[in-house]
Amino acid sequence: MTAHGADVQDGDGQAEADSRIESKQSVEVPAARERARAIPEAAVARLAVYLRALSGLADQDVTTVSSDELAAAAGVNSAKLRKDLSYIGSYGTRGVGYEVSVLIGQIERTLGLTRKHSVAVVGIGNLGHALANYGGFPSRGFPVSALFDLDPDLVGVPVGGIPVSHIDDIVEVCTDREVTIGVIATPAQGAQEVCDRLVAGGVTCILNFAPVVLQVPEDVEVRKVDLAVEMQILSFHVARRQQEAAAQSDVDGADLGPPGTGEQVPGEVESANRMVERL
Amino acid sequence: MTAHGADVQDGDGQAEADSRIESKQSVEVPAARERARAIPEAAVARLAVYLRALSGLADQDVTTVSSDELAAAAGVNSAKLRKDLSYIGSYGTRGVGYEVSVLIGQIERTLGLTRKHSVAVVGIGNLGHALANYGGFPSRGFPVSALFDLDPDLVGVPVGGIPVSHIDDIVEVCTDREVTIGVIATPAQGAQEVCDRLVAGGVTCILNFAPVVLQVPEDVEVRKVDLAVEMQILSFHVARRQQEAAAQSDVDGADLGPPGTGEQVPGEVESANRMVERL
DNA sequence: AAATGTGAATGTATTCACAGCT
DNA sequence: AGCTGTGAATACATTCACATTT
Repeated sequence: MTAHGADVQDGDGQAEADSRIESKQSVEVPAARERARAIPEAAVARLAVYLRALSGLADQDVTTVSSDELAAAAGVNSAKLRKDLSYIGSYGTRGVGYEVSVLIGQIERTLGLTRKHSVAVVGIGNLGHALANYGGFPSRGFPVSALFDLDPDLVGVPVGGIPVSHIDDIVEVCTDREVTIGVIATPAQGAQEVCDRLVAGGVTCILNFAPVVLQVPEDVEVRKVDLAVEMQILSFHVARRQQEAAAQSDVDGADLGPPGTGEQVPGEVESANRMVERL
Repeated sequence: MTAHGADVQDGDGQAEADSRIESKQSVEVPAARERARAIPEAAVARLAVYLRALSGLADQDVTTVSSDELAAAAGVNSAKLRKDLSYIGSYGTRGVGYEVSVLIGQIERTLGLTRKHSVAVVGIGNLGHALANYGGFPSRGFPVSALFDLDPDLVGVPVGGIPVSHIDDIVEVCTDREVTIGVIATPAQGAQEVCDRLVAGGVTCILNFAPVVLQVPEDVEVRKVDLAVEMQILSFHVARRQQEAAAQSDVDGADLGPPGTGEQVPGEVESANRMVERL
């Protein structure tokens, strides 16, 4: 990630909790429609990006697209794009390209977007509000169906149309509303406890904004978005660039003013870094 | 990715915009203190995670830690941790472990956290508010020194102590306040324009929450955090798990009720997915 | 005895480059 | 002629396993 990734993550990227799946041991399964496992994690992340690019094209009534065009729109190179698409099947036409609508359908199928995934957001602070009001969630496929906080003043208050429940009711409410994805937007302290309750409530996928490493059973998928980490990665790149610039001016001319780019005043030094606050 | 990346970005992860750095061509540089380049992107992301774990230990007045302990706290295995740390130097003591304060100092140095990085947030919607109020930013090293929006009703209003400026003034204000990191929290449409202005204002690192692939000069580092992508990756894992469960129950007994875990009501199908709204 | 630091081995991801289809 | 789909080649990342140091 870079991109990470910031992912985020993780990406590097972002996805740290790399749940290595056991199974596969005995029966060597009939492999009926068993291609899902074959898709590399990194490719899955990009499929989502391609999907967005394709939706944009569909909106402009583009019906056909080549790997070069789509790759440009998604910000990757075309070989990678073609390989990624090859993991989900062969839906292109040689000499022509891909039909936009077909590709959209196939990626949606692969990503499991042909069913709804109820989302619960825990921690209705600044970020929780932002998430609860996020138009992109419910617009297609990810209806926010529960909100939780521990503040009694918040409980019962509707945010983005959904009344906030108390975190003591996580298990019950999540089971009830068949929540599959939990979003943790609490401060660090509460996060593990919240996570445990979500899992107890049947949630198998968690998006974690809290700056903690969550402990979960191996059948639960966690993705982490960590602002502090993202900022620090960027900081590293600033520092690297400065070193480069310095090294470079060492090499050529040692004394002459530096040419245009890269100038940066050092600024005062300060130690210790703890970005463990709440969002 | 988680990270992530990534991944983050990519993230995995998060880190998509993987700017491959040229240079290295001619002089075979004296390599004075040129170890910065050697650190793999994935390791950089984890250093930030170790740093947080170490800060936690320091708060508990732990002075020494072994790779096993620190690895557990950071959620990675100890071999990986040791290799990551080896990229920044040898600061451990065989038979003993690492001194917490030394490691914190060295990681901070490596990540460039010994100087301040002024941050500008563009787009003061729900997310922008959350970011502007984020205690973790200014607490150490990342002072938010500028906010921007295009809404005239917002301009001049202080958010988290900083008055909002108009996006027309990005170049001027960023140059003036020596902003090094720009955070884009605008809707998709405005993002590229905003990005261009940030770059013109001397910003070399960008954290992008808008669902677009930004075009930037190669000396600008972009990390992307994409909610929609994260959700869709989780959706993929839900789908995969279901397939697994289905395949598994095919294998053993075909007709018997499934054992405890993994039950999930299919829910109705719906097509098309476009999560391009604003946060 | 305990734990680091690191070459070598393995595993994963990206890129190349071209055969094969339309 | 153009563009996909994919093996083979390369690059990158993780893990192993052990010599080395305290």
